[in-house]
Amino acid sequence: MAIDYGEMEGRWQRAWNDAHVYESDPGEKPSALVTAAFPYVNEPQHIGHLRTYATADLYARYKRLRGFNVLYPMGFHATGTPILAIVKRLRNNDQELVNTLKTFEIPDDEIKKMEDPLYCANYIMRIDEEGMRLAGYGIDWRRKLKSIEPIFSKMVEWQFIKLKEMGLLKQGSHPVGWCTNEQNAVGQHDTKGDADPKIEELIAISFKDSESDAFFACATYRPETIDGVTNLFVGKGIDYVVARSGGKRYYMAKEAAEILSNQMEIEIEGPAGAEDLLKKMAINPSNGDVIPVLPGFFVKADVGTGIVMSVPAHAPFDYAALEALKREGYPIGGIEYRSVIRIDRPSAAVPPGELETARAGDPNVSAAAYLELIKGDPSPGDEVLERATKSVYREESHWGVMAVGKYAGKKEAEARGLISKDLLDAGSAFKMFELANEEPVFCRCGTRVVVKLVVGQWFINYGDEALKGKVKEYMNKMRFYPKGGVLTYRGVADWLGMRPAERAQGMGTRFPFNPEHIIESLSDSTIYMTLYTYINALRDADVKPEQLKPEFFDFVLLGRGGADMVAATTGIDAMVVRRCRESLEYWYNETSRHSGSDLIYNHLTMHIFIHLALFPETMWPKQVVTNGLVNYEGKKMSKSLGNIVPLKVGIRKYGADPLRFVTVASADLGTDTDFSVDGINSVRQKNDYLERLVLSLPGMKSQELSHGDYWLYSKLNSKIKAATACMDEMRIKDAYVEIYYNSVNELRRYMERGGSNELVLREFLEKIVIMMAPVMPHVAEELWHLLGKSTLVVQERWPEPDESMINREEEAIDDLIERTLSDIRQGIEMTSKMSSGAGKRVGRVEVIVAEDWKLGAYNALAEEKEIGKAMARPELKGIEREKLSKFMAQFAKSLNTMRKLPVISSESLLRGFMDARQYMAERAGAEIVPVGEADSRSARAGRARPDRPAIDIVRE
RNA sequence: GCAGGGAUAGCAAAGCCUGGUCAAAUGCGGUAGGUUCAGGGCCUAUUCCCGUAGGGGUUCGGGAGUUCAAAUCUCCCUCCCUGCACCA
Repeated sequence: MAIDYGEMEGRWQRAWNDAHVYESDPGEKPSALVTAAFPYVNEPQHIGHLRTYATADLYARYKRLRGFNVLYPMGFHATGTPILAIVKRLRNNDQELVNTLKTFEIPDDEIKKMEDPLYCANYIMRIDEEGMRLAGYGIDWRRKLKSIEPIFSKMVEWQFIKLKEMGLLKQGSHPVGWCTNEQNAVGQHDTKGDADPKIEELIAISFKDSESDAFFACATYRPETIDGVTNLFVGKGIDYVVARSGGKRYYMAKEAAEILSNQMEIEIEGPAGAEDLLKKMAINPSNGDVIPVLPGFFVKADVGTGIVMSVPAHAPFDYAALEALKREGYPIGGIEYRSVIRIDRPSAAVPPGELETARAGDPNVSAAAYLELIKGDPSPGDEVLERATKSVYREESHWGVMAVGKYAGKKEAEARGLISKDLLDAGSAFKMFELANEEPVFCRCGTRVVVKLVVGQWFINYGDEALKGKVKEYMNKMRFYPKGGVLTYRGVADWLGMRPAERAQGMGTRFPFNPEHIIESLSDSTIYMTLYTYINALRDADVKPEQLKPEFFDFVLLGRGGADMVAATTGIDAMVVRRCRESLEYWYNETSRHSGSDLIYNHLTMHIFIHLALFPETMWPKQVVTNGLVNYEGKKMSKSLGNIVPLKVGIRKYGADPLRFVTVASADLGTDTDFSVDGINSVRQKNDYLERLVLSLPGMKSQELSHGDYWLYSKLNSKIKAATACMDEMRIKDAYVEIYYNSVNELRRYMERGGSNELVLREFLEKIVIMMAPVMPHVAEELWHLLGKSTLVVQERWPEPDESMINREEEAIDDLIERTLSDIRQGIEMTSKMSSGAGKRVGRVEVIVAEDWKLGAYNALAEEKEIGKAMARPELKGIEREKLSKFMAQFAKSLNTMRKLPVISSESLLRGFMDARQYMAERAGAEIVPVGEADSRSARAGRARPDRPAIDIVRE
């Protein structure tokens, strides 16, 4: 017989609903508000999502069992661009996406309808909610909210008004990937092949035309090489222009000027042919050198400015181009390659002799070697030069020291910043941005992505010193699980700076200070947990969104003003206003925030910042719990592997409880868990075993307690103690190894030993069933009722350990039985190979328990670590000296590793062995005869030790 | 590049903070046996090497050190993974 999870789980879910178990309202008990980061609805949930929500659910259920009034609410996130992206792909009939949706069992006609963003969001929300209900989360669904509903928007608007008042909103400029066709910022989600546009800052250095007021603008990543510049390069077939910017006139490629116009004010004055430029001379702003302008084969119109400053000593491309010109006989004047950086590093890094055999791409080779390498190749291809350039760059950035100029002796990496600053300060350079991706990046619409400098953009300033300091200090007081997370959060807090607060596209709340834009969707979800506490009150009273004026939130969230005043300005009933405030105060006391660990780097840390900025200390986050991912049979779940298991499918196939157990309780919180069918089956088998055991209880009798019964009691109570400690620290795996795996093993062991005391078993089962409830609530409920209970287990009390029943002695006796058993087995095996034993059957095995004085002697030795001192101990006074010293002598070698043994009388040890006789006999395949040392006539009796009875294998 | 995490037996994975009870939990896989066992499952034993009785030897990425004692502490090295911003 096996449990039918679908039927059983549905039955208990209905029972909980009927009893309104999870609908929580303020009351007398202490509160606990458990929230998990609400799911984003651009794709239905899979079993990976289950981990976060089931972990939060486990915590909520645990707190409830511990006597708290628990609220676990849920919402859905739909603001921002991802839903629009989905819709756009659906409209383009993107087959890959359609297939993905089909694996989530979405029918064709629904997929068609999902081309409407709102429909799409709502539809996925519905699937998610169904899945979450089937998973059996104890959610108060009355409080469900969506980030795209008007009440939510009103709260977010208030939040931003407050942030602005506090000076935490700042306007500034910021470079973004940009599609000139769609006139929109593009992130990773918006590009072909999901390429992440990598934006890098570089500077363009101005070399004055020796004969006019115009400048050659040369973009470079390595301004520190300026003293090594020998010439400039332009591209032969490229259209150049004279562009005016900031009152200066620059030569640059026409295409480059157009791209740059996204970053700065640029006005194109007129064309300037490459041929004309080639006749000019330029002046190096650093050292006044007058240098020629030459044609460079590698110069591109759309990279940088389309003009390159040539540093042949340090740039393989420049070197190769000059060498090529030399070969062609192009007049290049008396150019000398000038090295301005020397490599300075421990000699160990490159063993001598390797330079000759070095190949491009080998990171252990100095920059010079690359130039040598290229010299040997009259016309190296772009790929070789590219690799050489990278290696030189890496090598010199790491080990390079300036050899000449103002900063001679400084590390190159440092000099780069200083020289850059000098040039900028002197007006000899300007900053620009460029995409640093290896391959060009294209928008999904097909347009090449460029960098745009967005100006007047609003940011949330997480870099605000006062706030940052406050956050970092407070983080020390917060509880982070897994433990030790504080350091990570503090690091993130340090690193957070300006964060965009608005976006041109997407669903969501209008940005109050620029209604053309919407509030960026990470920023709009930092305080919504507060809304759960009173949203049902607003709905019950049918409050209209437009009534939710700032005064309402000022009062409810901050306690400013009064209910009557709010009622007067908003028209909301004062009773309702008061109820909202009271509800918030009640629930927002003790909170726990849950999510996947990926959100540490944004949402979780941001929510701490915003809470501290806006709210009084009583409302600050108390606890944050993060969990790792879920793998599928050892591999990452991904679309490309096609191994994503949709939540609803997983529940149907495996049962919600086994799935919950495997994903949340089978690995530590911070590490990835592995979903495997084997794991599921193992849990199901154990559940079936427990069910069978519960059903077999009525046939048993209650009788006098044996060693085994005391042992099981002891295990139960030490288990409760250990598991409670684990749960309090969110060591979920450790807790359930105790509560579940170990219990099943202990029960099996108890039964194998012939344990049959119904009272003892019943108590054991009742208590572990309660403790199982947080992770497998349905199974726990089922077993609870099979145990004859009529209450709901999810509303029971977590068991308290009965310390008096924890009996180290009984547990130690049991360990000794197991150890002795394995010794006996080994002994039988070994003796059967001995000539004296070969061929003869084992008749019986005498287990000889050491006399009591030996234990005293052993423990004395363990404490003193010295035979002489131990012998002198007063408690060993009455023992015959010779016997004592002989006994102690055998431990001479291992004195340091001896540890005190629990005090067990030889009498109770013997009783333990007597109780286990039959069990041991079955396992050993021989009769077991326990006997006291004094009563044994065996020659081996003297070998009996307190930590190890003597064994005599008697053959016949 | 910067920051963080990691390397444990055939594989996966605990232990490391708080050194000794660690030849090292647990699961998978392997091997042997059992179960009136179709298959699968389940149960038992075993799974670093040696060993004619509970013993010994060598192990926890590599190297050095601290200590009576190191998988666990310190230093160095090698290799691997994750994140790096306007994106939820």
